[in-house]
Amino acid sequence: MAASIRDVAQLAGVSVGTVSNVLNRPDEVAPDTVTRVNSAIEQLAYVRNDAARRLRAGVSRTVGFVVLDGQNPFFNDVVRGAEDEAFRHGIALIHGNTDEDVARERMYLDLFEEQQVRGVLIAPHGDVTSQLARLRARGIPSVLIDRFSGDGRFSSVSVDSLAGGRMAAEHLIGTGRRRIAVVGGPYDLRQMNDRLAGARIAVDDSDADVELEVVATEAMTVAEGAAAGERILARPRRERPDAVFAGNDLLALGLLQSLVVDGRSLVPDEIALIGFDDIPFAAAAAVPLTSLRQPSRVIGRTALRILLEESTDPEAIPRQTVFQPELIVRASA
Amino acid sequence: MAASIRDVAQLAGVSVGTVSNVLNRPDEVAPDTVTRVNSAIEQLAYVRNDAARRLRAGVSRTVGFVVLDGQNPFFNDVVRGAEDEAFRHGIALIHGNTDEDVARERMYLDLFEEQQVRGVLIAPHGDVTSQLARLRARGIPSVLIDRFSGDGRFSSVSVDSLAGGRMAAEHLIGTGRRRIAVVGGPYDLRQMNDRLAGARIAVDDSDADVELEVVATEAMTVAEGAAAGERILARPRRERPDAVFAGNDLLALGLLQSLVVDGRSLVPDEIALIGFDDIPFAAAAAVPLTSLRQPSRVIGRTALRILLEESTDPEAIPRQTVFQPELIVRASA
DNA sequence: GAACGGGGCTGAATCGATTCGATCCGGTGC
DNA sequence: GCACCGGATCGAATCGATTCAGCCCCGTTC
Repeated sequence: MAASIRDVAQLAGVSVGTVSNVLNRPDEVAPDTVTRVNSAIEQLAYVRNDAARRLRAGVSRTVGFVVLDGQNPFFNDVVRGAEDEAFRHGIALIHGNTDEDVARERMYLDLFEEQQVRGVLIAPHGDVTSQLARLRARGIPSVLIDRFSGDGRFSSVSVDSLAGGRMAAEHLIGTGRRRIAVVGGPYDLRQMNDRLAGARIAVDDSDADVELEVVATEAMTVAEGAAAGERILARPRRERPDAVFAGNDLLALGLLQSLVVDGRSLVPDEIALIGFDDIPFAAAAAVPLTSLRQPSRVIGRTALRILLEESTDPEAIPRQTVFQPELIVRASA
Repeated sequence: MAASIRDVAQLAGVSVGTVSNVLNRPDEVAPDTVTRVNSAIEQLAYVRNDAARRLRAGVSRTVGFVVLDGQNPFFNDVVRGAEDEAFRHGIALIHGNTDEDVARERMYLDLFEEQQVRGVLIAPHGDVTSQLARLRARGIPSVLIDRFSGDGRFSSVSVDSLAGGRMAAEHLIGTGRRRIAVVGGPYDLRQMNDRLAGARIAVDDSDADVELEVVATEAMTVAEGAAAGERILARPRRERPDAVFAGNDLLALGLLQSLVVDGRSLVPDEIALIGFDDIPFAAAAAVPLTSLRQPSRVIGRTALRILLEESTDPEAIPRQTVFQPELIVRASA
């Protein structure tokens, strides 16, 4: 059986309370006692039992992170950012993919509640405010990622999608494009909706005579992007847009893949293409992709920091943090 | 404060022992008592305290997963497979990225030990056998992913890289290629070494007169792949290989991106290109990538299953599970 | 009707770390 | 010489769930 704090105390010839103090407040213990205890710890290969610690002290060293789309490299990067920051605080991430499944999302939140995680980061799909409120009542704060809470009851970290949509469209218009297609969907995804709205604003604000059309997809995946590309390609040439704003880079990569005629890509000459997220593969695409970069790691890191603050200070006032996307111009537009 | 089992017992008019029985062995409790207790649980919104449970019963509901390269979609898929399986057992994954940093790897293992995870899945970088042995001494089993333990002391799940390397080279030779470059590295990565060795075997076994050269990279990334491509392109045309076997798909995507002259891809006509892993982006590349598919989700799922078995039966004999890769032929070779 | 069996339930002991009031002790001040 | 102080240490109480020996009660058996 593994050594417990009692064994350490016995070997070091002190009380368990003192061992605990060495572990948690070494500066309140006489230096040579510290040394003695530490060498006992070493000898016995003692490792703190986190369950007991948590039971008594109520502090947890895990944070839960629920992500809805594990396939998207963007979320991956957000997770990485959060994980790096967590690691610096000696905290581990419990990681849950929901695959956009609301039931699964709920089950993960239940699991986190049992585990008494320190807090929850969540990119929610369904409406989870009631569950989050319940967690908060138990002292478990949460931070929304890439989403707002309707009523501002929870902190959030996200990127200004409206601005991003506008920047994308402005760039396309500024480089002479006049028939813009926005590809994405479903539009009950808030982010997508905002990106479209932003593009609309840019078009409306422009002096030029710009048309904007919407090509709806059922999901934000490479396959859906390719399918949308096929549909565009099927049109007579003059009816095709001269620019496409894809709702995210996965869509854009799919589009890029399909917008090829006789082995030649239509991008960027006949059709400019711009994506969103700037995932690592965007730069590595056949035609390097112009995209709106989200500071994904920073988002994750920031969310985790806010979460830790709130878990320390339960009175903290929820705040909405919004980052600006950055236009990364490459070959595709 | 959140309700405890004592509160539930009081409200239901039974003892705490009975509540615990309802929770853990409902069939040993009279049906109407079960109902009464359950409604008390409902009323109080009682949630089990996992820390207390674990302290007393010693059972854990988390599994640790240490991955060395979170950027590679392949590992992502492995994680997903493991996570799906874990979820079915009501277990959550604690997820640690080491970024090929040995110190970080060690720290995660320490953290897992404190948390008394049920077991550890690990795609190790450094030599961790001593730490894993120590965990095992504490009753925490581990399963290696994509690696063997030198002495067969731990179970492992991996793909036959040697066979994969051979299949890749055989395919290239079979389609008439005679000057094959293997791109990858560093070669102290066991997997990469095996893939190269497999390719060598295929070349040696071939009746045709085939040359094989090694183009070394410092890492298995898109950027390194692109750099290797530049180097190949810099050669006079007749000295270029007519086929490239990339150590993984990230390298292959980088190569694909750089092997372009005058806006025309050399792939597949002048240079056939084959990758390894068959990540989701492989099919979506400019020239859809021929690759050796690893059953990544199955790997993750299998590893988790073995881990759970071993955590249940400490006497279980370690076993090495090896999957065969599958050649997926697309346009690039 | 006494002995027996067993289902259903009780409640105290337990897991291991933390916490905090109590205790000890050497030094200081008067 | 005595009271007092404060740093260092002690050790009992505690967190909440699980476990198990033991009790109660009712039906069965002979």
